[in-house]
Amino acid sequence: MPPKSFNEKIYKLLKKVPKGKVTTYKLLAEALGTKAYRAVGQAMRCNPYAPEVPCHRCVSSDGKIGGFSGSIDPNSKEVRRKMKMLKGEGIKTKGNKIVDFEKVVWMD
DNA sequence: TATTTGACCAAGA
DNA sequence: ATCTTGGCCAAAT
Repeated sequence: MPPKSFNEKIYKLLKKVPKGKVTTYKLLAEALGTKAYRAVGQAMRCNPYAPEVPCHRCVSSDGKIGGFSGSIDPNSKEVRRKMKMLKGEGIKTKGNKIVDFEKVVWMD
């Protein structure tokens, strides 16, 4: 069978992340056996896979929120909704950062 | 095919 | 603490 695009791998892996946990672009890339941290973010940039991909569970390695409040308007309705969802999953966010980041980072 | 871009990362100033 | 630089990889144009 033809190899799927990296985007699909990423999306698949991201779906694999247990709820209430988060992952970093780096971890995802490394988990895929690559170092395309950027490609990962690039893939979700527009989230071509829609709600199947919980992009809100993806954060930067510093525990900061990427995209949602980093480069995109933190006051956007969409963004705030995602943050709220994170909170609802047990992930507390402090401004644009994650609280107890090390505790919620994905480790399978 | 080549160039640009991008929700990154780590290190240095 | 913030800003800059270099590096990495893949997708989009």
